[in-house]
Amino acid sequence: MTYTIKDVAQKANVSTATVSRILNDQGGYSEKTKRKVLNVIQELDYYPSGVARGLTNKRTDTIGVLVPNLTSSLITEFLNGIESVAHKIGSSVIVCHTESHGVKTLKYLQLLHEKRIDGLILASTALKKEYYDYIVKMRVPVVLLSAYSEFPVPYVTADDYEAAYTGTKYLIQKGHKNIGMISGNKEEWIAGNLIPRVEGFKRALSDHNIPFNESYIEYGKFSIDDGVTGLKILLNRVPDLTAIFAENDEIGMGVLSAAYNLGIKVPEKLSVIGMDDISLCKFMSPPLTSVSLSHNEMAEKAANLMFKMINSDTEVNNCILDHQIIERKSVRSQ
Amino acid sequence: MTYTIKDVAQKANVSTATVSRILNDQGGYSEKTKRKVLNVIQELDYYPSGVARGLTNKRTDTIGVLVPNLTSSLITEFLNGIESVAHKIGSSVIVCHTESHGVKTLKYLQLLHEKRIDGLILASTALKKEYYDYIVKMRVPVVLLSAYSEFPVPYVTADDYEAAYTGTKYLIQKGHKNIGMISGNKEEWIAGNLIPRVEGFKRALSDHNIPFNESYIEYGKFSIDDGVTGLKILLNRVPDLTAIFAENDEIGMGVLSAAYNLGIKVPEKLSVIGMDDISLCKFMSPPLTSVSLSHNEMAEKAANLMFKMINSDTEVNNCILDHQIIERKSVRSQ
DNA sequence: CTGTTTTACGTAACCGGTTACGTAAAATGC
DNA sequence: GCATTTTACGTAACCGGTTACGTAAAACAG
Repeated sequence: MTYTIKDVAQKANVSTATVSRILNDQGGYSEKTKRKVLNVIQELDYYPSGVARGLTNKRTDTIGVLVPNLTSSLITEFLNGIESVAHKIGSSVIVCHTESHGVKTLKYLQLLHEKRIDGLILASTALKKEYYDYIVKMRVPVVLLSAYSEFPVPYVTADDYEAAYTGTKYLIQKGHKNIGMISGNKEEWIAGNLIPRVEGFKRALSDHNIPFNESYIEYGKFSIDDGVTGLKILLNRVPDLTAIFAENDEIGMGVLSAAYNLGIKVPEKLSVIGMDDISLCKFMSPPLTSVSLSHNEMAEKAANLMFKMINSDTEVNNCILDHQIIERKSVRSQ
Repeated sequence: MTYTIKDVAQKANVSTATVSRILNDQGGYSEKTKRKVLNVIQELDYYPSGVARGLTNKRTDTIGVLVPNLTSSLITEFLNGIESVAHKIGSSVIVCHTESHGVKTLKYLQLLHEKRIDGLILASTALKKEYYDYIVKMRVPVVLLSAYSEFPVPYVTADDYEAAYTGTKYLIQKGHKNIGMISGNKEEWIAGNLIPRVEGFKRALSDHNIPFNESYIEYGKFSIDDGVTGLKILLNRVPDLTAIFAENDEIGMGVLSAAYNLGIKVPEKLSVIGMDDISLCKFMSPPLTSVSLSHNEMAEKAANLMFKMINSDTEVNNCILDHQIIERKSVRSQ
């Protein structure tokens, strides 16, 4: 039995309305009663129930974050950024680990709907139609983080196409001609079935007159493991590769790892570049060169956008952030 | 305006009580009305409010998880495990990033209290008295994950002392005599001011008649960065070290990274062993040998324990899990 | 065909807050 | 001094569910 506002009111000889007003700094009470009530609150060690408050206020000060993966550093760095701004604003965040699984995702959306969250962030998640349909039913501000969509949902992301183009071009300018790519899951990108990072890669090659062949790309998922198996398969298929463009840093880390175990020196024998520039990159051996997509900024921006929508109910602009090569030690000139 | 149970009741020509009974499978209604109500529910696309439900049921199906750090892989693996069992049970998890910060932690506890969470897990957090005091006020099941306490709070953890002993002994048996240790934050372990992992390290040395000197230990925090600065400082102080015992894998990764950049070959010139066996270890160059503390099991066990307490209100036993050396490539025989 | 038990509901109070509205007392104007 | 405005509250309805209790109808027993 914790105390309720009634207990406080009774003990202070006032009405619950007055207590409520004092709790919310709404004025309409004298200094004297305020002190009296505050004393009782302290004495009873009373804390108002957020649940009850949520019922009337229609605001739970809670947001949901859908992530495809909790073991990816990129994602947890996103989570970190989101949590940080949420906390500043006084909101809590519920993490939902969807594993990129459709049914699980929908179940989570339903759960969050029932919990009456104030807003929702989808991190690195392709917005399928069924998700979108559900979300409009929820009538809750949503923003996509590191994803974009043709549905009218605001997103903050990098220009994956451009960033991949830049990364590939960097490799080319270093003199590489035989460049393989290890990409994430094909099926993840239903929309338009063009994978931006893959397209950027291809375009950079063709713009520099480097012949391209589908066998230069290996598709896996997004994890480190996919980097290691990816490298093995790729090298098997086309042995004279001098550089690998990894679709993200986790894959890049996997490539580094596989290369080490295969006795292939990086960057002497093989150059590798990743994308995202997660914080682990600089601690790799060798430190992994990467295309930074300013994802720290991204997460905070997405969160701020969402809270802006929650608080003002205004439409909001999409946001595309810059990218930039962070040179470290995993690429050398050919 | 989303629909409420009243809308459903009205449209189906029954009372809200009946709808509620049907929603909760409580019996006391005919098949016919059940179908009728279910139809209306589907038609209106009604979802009951978890907030309202929480108010009467005094159960929010939400738990809180306090983590000191969201960028540590160990912690996110914990989070992963907890989220997984919570989801199975139908609970949501609110992440609270305390940054090991006392005031922030208390603020979070208060927030979780107001949110009326059903249970709480403190991951890798030393249970200070002030936290404990607050927690007893909350009257909510709590379990410590990868931490222990003298206060009567159930914990699930490894035996850090023993594990460190085992890890150090392993190094000794490989012929190392000049072993340095890089440890986490001294101040984190207020309780008894003995750091279990440090004590285990010292004890292993003395049991094997290896002279010990405080200068062999460097204290930092728990991050990769502390591993890199730690190694530099340590090597400066005592240059003839042949092995490093890292208090956790992140520090171990930092050591690997620093060694690489310093041109010190691991394991040829320097052996390093970490602790926790996070999933990144095996992808390092070289793959990092580590003392596994079965932390996957740990997280799930902690979560299960907490839910058991929530559901049955019974006392519950502490749990100390095994450890085991996972040999990889970062240690060689001297 | 009664009398009793069971079934299938409805009514209304309750969970713990917020708030629109009403009013007595205090403050202000003249 | 009285009329008017302002202040400081209290009352009660409401948010959206759950549930104890009551009861008419149905099922069953004999």
